[in-house]
Formats: sequence, C-alpha cells, structure tokens
Amino acid sequence: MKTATRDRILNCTAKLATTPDNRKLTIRNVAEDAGVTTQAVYTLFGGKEGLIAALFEECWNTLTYRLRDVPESSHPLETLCSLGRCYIQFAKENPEFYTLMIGRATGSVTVPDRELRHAAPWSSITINVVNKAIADGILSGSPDEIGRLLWSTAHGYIDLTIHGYLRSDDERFLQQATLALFSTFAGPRYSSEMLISEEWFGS
Amino acid sequence: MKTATRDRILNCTAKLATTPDNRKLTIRNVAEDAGVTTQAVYTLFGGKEGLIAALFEECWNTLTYRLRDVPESSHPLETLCSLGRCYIQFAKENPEFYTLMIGRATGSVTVPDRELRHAAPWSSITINVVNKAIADGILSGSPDEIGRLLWSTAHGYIDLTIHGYLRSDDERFLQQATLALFSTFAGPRYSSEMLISEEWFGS
DNA sequence: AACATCGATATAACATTGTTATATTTTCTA
DNA sequence: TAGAAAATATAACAATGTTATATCGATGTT
Repeated sequence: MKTATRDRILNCTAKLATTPDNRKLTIRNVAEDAGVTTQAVYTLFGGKEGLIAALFEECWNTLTYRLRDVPESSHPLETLCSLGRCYIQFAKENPEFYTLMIGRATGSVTVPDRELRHAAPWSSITINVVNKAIADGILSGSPDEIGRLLWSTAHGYIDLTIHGYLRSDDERFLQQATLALFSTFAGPRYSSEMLISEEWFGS
Repeated sequence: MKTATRDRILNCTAKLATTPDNRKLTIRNVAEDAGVTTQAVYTLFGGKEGLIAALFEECWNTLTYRLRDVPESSHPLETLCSLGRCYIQFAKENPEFYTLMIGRATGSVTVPDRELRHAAPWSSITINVVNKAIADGILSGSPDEIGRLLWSTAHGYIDLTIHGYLRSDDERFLQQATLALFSTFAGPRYSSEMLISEEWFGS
C-alpha cells in the first residue's frame, strides 16, 4: 500500500471537506487535486464511504493527539478545564470536521458504526481525570456519568453555535455550566479550591 | 398553488426522510410515492433544496405546536421541566427530523440561513418561562443566558445519544444537569421549592 | 361563449457523480 | 529473475438533480 499517495488523497479530501460548498467534495475533485485518477480512491479506500471513514478516523486521532499534549495540572478540575478548552478550540477551528466526527455523516455518506471506536481515546482521557478528581475527594459520583455530562454540555454549546443557533462570542456562559456541574458533584474536599477556578477558563 | 398535492409530496418526503437509508430520499422516489412526476417538485418547491427547506419548516412548526400544548404549571421550574421533556421526546421519536432541524442538512442539501427563523418560537417559549421564574425570584440572571444554557445542555445530551456516543437509557443524568443549572442561577425564593422537583421529570 | 393567460403536468434529455469492468503497468515477493 | 499481487488508466454504466419543451387545465375577460 502506497501510503504517500494515500496521505495525499486524504489531505485533499480534508481540504475539500472544509470548503464552504460541501458539494465540491466529489471523488473526481479529490482525485484531480491529488493528481491521480478516481480509481486510486477505490484501490486505496474502497470507495467514498471508506474515504470519509478514513477522514473521520484522522480527525479523531488529531483531536486525541492534541488532548494528550494538554499539560496535566496538579488540580484535576484545572486539567478538566484545560481539556475542555482544547476540545472546544478544535471544534470551533474545524467545524466541518467536528460535524463529521459527531454527526458521522457528510453529504450522502454515513460513517459506519464500527468507526465509533476512534472516539474512545477522548472519552478515556476525560474519565481518567475525573477518576483522579474522585480519588482526591474533589468530586464524587459516577465517573462515567460525570464525564458524559461534561461532554454533552460542551457539545451542546458547540453544536448550536456551529449551526447558527447561538452566538459564538460568549464562551463564558459555558464556564457557568461547567462550574454548576462541578459543584453538583462536589466531593468532601471540593469547596475551597474553586476560588481560583476562574483563571482556568482563560485561553 | 395546489396545496393538496403539495402536502402529499411533503408527507412522502417526511416518510422517506425517516427511512434508515437516507439515500432513498430522492426526488424521483418522492414523486413516485406521491403519484406525481418529478416536475411537480420543481413547480411547487423550486427543487430539492426548497423541498428540504419546507420539511425543515414543518418540523419546527410541529415541535412548536407541541410545546404550546404543554400545560403551564404554577411553578415556572416545573413548566421548564415539562417543556424540556416535550422537546426531548420529540427529538428521540424523530431523530432524523431533529438532526435536520439542528444540523440544517440532509444528504447533500443544506437548508439556507433564512430558514433559521422557524426555530425562533421554541426559543421564545422557553425564555418567556425563564422570565417568569426570574420575576418570581426563583431564578436570577440573564434570561437569554439561562435559556440558552438549558437548551444546549438538552441538545448535547440528545445529539450524542442519537449518534451513538451515549446510551439512551438513562435520562436521569440530564435531570442532574438541569438541577445543577437551576441551583447555579437560583434566586432569593429558590431553595425550598426544589424538594418536590424530582417528580417533575417523570413522564 | 370564445379566448387569452398563467400555472401545473408529462415527456424527454442533459450534466454530474459514484461505481464497476477491463486491460495495462508497476511493485513486491519467493 | 519470474510470478503474483497491487496500483493505474481508460472507458462505460446507473442513479440523481435539473432543465427544456410542449401540452393540459383552470380562471378571468370581453
């Protein structure tokens, strides 16, 4: 398998996927931009569905790499805020990618269920930190539940913003939702440390 | 304009839009199911984009009608919970419609920005109740901000569930997020009344 | 009542797109 | 090096959104 042309095709796919007019994302356009014929897409990706699935995987991998680079603070809640900021920044910088990652569809192509596994690292990164917060007595409750609540809160804000239902200027109100969740799941050693939390949300 | 055939075409479009395989939503299939030729779609809707935009509008109108039917409780927070339950029920019963309403796209068709106005009634219904809660001293803060936070929290949960990232069985954890927001924006007359709030989330 | 006009309809064709078939070339392996 | 497997080039096919053109039908006017 020639990974060079494979990468080139994938890059051109990503470029066309971020075009304002998503109808430009055709196999012929991808092939032309990559300097190959349409057949290459079939031998290397198995068709358009495989091509989009490969893009889907690469998007989740890119996000995962970025999250792994987020420095871990000594305070788990600060780490959670940093991860959230990284997640939101990625989503807002790459709205088409993010829509593909969550909606699992672009144009008339749907990403198969089995590709969902590429989103697992993101979940585990978050839940690991939540576990740490629980172990420290800062939070208490089901780590799975807390992690999912944080995720769905962030996603709801991002998705409504991307699609024009919320103004994108005020991210501050998402901080309030996060703090509300933190205090709802507060553990015995929670309260005092939240005084400095405001700066965790800065860029 | 013949509204009879127009409605028939729109109904067939809705039927095909809720098909597991969204690639079945073609003008030829719609026309065949409605017993007309493809030309009818062009004279009555202006093409596929107009057809999808009409479906988009009808979806938001249907949700708005349902929300208007939600009985108003004497307690604004109970009314908010009822509205939220109605919203979530509609979204889960009609995931394809809901995805169209928020994502504003199906297949390779994108709903134009101007159609966003059809979502306005939903927002105003919610914000009116939030305003009432603020007037009663039960909540305090910006009604716009509170309303959007409640919306984005519900949407995040719904959207991740629809796309397979969250299990759909536990709605209870969304209640926790809602209560967390309520208590974060609590007004002077808030605390005592929350004791009965658990039952507000029942079906 | 005859006629004109405008919207709706039927038929057919066109351009684009995903896909497949087939033959040829390149690349890898034993 | 020789054979096999993978990749490529060329061409064609099927489905789909769209448009062109002519016909039909209702409606209002004289």
